[in-house]
Amino acid sequence: MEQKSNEYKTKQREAILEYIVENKEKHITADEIITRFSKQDNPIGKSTVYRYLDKLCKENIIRRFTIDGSSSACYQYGKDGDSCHEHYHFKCEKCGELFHVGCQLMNGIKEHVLEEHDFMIDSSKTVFYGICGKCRN
Amino acid sequence: MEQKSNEYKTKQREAILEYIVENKEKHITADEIITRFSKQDNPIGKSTVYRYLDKLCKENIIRRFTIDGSSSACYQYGKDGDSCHEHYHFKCEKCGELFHVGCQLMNGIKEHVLEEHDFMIDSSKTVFYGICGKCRN
DNA sequence: CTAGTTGCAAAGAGTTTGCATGGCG
DNA sequence: CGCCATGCAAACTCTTTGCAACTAG
Repeated sequence: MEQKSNEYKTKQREAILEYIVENKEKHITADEIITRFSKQDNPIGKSTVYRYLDKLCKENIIRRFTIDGSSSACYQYGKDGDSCHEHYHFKCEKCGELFHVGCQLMNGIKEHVLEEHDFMIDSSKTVFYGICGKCRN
Repeated sequence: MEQKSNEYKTKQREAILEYIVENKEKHITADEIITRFSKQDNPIGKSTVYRYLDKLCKENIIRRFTIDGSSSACYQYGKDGDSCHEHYHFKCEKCGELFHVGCQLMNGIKEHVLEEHDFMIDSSKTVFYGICGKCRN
C-alpha cells in the first residue's frame, strides 16, 4: 500500500518533483514552480501544479507549510514528521528573514512536550516567530 | 508619539474592539467579526473591519497569526511579544484541534534560544504542529 | 482502448483598494 | 465645516473545480 497502482508517469510530474527535490533544503511556493516552468516551450498549467502538490502532500512525499505573513503556502520535500535532519525554523517578524537552525538541545522540548502534554511535535513543520539578533539592536 | 492625534471614535470601531477584547483568550478571524455584526440593524462593512484590524496590528494593540491549514488570518488582543500570560499553541495536524497550553517549563526554551541562537521567541505567536495524544492511538 | 492526467477558463475564498457618502470633533 | 471613517463594489491573489482534449500503459 505504498505506491498507488493506477498512476501514470508524465513529463510534467517528473519535472515538478525533480524541481522540488533539487530545492529540498528550501521552501518553495506553488507559484515558484509555475513560474519556473512558464517560460519553456510547454509551460505546465497551474492546475496541474496545484493538483500534483496536493497529491504529493497526501502521499506524504512533500510537506506543506504556511509562513505567517505570507499569503501563499510553501512546500518542501520530505515526509511529515521526518526526523532525519532535524531543523527548526525561526522567522523574524521585523526583517522577515527565515532562519533554518539545526539544534540538538531543542529536541529536549520535544520529549518534554510529549511526556507532559501528550503532544508529538513535528519540528520540521513548526515555525518560531520572534525577533532576530540584528533587529533587536 | 503613543496615541495618534487625528482619530475619530466611531461606533464601528468601538464595537469591533470590544468584541476582540471580549474574546482575548481566543483567536478570532476577520470573518467572525464581520458575521457577528452582520445581523444587526447597521452591519459593519468588511472593508471597515479589515482596515481597522490592520490599523490595530500596526499600532500593536492586537496581533495577527496564521494557523497552518487555515486560509484566513487570526487576530488576538494583546501586544506582540506580550509575555503577560504566556501560553503556547499546539495544533494537531490530524484532527485540526488547536490547544492552548500554559507551561512554565517551556520558557526555558526561550532562554536557550536567546542565548545560543540570538533569537527572541514570541511564544504567544508561535504555533507548534504535530499530533495530539488522541490521534496517536 | 481506457482510465488517469492535462490545461484552460471559470468559480471561490479571503483580502485590498478606489471613490463617493457620511459623521466625529 | 474639514478631515477621517465608512461601505459598496470592483480588483486582486491564491487556490480549486468543471470539462473536454490528451496520453501513458
